[in-house]
Amino acid sequence: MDVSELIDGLNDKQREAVAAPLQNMLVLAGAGSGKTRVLVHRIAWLMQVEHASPYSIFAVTFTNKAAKEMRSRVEETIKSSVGGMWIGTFHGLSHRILRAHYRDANLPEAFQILDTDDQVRMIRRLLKAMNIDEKKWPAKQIAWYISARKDEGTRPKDIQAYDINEQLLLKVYTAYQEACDRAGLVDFAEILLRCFELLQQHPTLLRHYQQRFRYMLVDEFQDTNSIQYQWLKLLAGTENTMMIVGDDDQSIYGWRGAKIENITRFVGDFNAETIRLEQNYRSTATILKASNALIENNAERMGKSLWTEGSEGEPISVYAAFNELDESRFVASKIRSWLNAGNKLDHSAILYRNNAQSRVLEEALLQEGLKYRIYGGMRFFERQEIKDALAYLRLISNRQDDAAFERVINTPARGIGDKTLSHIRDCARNESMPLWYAAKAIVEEKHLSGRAATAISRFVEVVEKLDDSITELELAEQAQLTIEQSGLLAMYQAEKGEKGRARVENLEELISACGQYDLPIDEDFSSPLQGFLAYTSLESGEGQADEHEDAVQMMTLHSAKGLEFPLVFMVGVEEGMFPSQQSHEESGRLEEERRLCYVGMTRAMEKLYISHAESRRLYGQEKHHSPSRFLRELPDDCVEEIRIKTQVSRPAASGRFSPSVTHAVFEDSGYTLGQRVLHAKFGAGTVLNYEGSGAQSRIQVNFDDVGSKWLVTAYARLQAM
DNA sequence: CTCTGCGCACTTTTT
DNA sequence: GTGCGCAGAG
Repeated sequence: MDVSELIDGLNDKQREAVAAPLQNMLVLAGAGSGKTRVLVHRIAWLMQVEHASPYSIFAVTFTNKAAKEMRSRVEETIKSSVGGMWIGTFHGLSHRILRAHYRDANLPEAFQILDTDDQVRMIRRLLKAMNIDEKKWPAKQIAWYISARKDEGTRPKDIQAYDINEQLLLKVYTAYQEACDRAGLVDFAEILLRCFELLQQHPTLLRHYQQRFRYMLVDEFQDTNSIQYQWLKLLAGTENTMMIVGDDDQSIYGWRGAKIENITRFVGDFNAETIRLEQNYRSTATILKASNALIENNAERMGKSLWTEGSEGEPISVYAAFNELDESRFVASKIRSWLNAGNKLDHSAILYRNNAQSRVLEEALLQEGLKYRIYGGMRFFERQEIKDALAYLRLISNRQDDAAFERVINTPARGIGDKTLSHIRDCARNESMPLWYAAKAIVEEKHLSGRAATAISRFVEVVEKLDDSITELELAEQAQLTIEQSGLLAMYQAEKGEKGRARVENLEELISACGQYDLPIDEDFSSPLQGFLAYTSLESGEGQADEHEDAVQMMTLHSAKGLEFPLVFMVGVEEGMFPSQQSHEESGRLEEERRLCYVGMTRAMEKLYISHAESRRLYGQEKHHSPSRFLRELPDDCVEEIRIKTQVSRPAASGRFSPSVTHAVFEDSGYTLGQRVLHAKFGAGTVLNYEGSGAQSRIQVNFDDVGSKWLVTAYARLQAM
């Protein structure tokens, strides 16, 4: 391939980054400025011009999706397979190193990954055993604390607990870590920390990796936390060069430990050159202008302003909805017209602040007959029935896995209750042995009632039998046999309703996922099962669903990062929702919310709608919110308020209401309403009341088609009749 | 031991 | 409005 092909078609700044000399570099890349393109071309450049071997390239991302995209785009560009190149997520690459050196890392060969849910359950069990009141110390909060400590590289021994609260947290942290170590389990934060310590404590190993990975590239650097930063720094050593790409304005994960400061810290620590990519290839000039204006309200910025050569485009439409139903119908009707105008649903997206908001939207889309796809929420491998099946497989692959044992010892119900279980737990704690072996010991010592003993023996037998018969089989057959023999299938088949059926289907899908799984040849797994189990923990199972159907894309603002759509709706842009209630309280959070708004707006390529509702049912309660402050921060000339235009079915003579007006139809066309429409709605309703006359008229309308129970009342100021 | 009903709490999320 | 943990009855 000709070198010029690598830089042709790039703008000056992009070219500067791609063809930069071998040195540490920060590419400050604004939204839609072609950062992935730069990373991909840089890798190709390193190979073509600097004659870098694929083995010497190490590229890190945050999500599997980003890693996958980078890999395929590199292959497309260099027109061959990425070979020995390491492209993956922080967790994926760390995990790979841990597998390869599990002994040095003090882990059993069959160590498994504990996800957030498992982690909380584990802590809950410990709290019970330690007699700690869960009301006062929610397991979730403690899990949060532990992860936060690990994210900053802090072990229990590094903590000085001054007050009783800290002391208690420390005690649980210590106990939790011991339990994990005994069971051969690592949580997500542990993967990174363990890998970091492994390299730090084994200089030969570290040197090996340092000498191999001469060229490091990191995406979305604004999202790195402390341990990730230290890990990169360690691997880079003094010889290697690193290119990081990031955007401080798109840092939206501060709440889970991401440090924007890492960008500036990198520039200092690594003596890096900075290149700014500010030309945007995605959005209209109007959308960019508004986004720039918004983000300028943040004080802590490195400074950057996006520009485009593209056209001005349409103004941003702001819609004041009466309530969330009205808002949803508005969105659905706009998408309907967009579809009817010959566009693809795929190219439209609805973005919201939290997942609970998707429900009403779904209903409106359904009513409008529009297909949709929701991203996020419960992922495939996190579903209850899937985790049950996986727990059996984990226990088969590692008898020490206490978390898996606890999960399935009595699933399906086989008569092993609390009493028997606490007996097993006591025995395990006293002898410091895994629950599995404690259970076996108890049965042999005959300390148990006949019924419980038989139940445990049956359970032990099922697992051991599966382990014996399984190893020869294909992975999918292993899974199938496990699901059947464990009794899980029967249990979920017996479950009535739509739910039960869906669960059985999911179990079947798990079997087919096993069939499709390819064991990576260059990673160190002792068996396909072990590889598959790691895969289910590290890849949450996104992409199982049918991505090919044309559908409206629905997701939270957080999960929209990195994506783009011609048509974007941001809904629920109200004080208390967005920015969220909680962000008012903590300092710095408001700026993060504003960055989130910036991220949302810059997803839009052609047209952006922003809506807010006057009134909204939240957690079963009616709430009234004012429009978000972010709306006021948008320049007037970029925004158009959508005015509901009204028709009255029997208009009063001479532009006035009269008692003879009994019915009003609100549509998307017709007359203009006053400059500030407080309440508006589509559909028809009965006029209850009116006041004033002519342009100052107000009508009160009841809409009874909304729900059987409550009537919606709309006030509208009519300008012309 | 297991099932049913009540009370509580509830951002954002990838790994 | 929903899901989950816990308490009391079967």
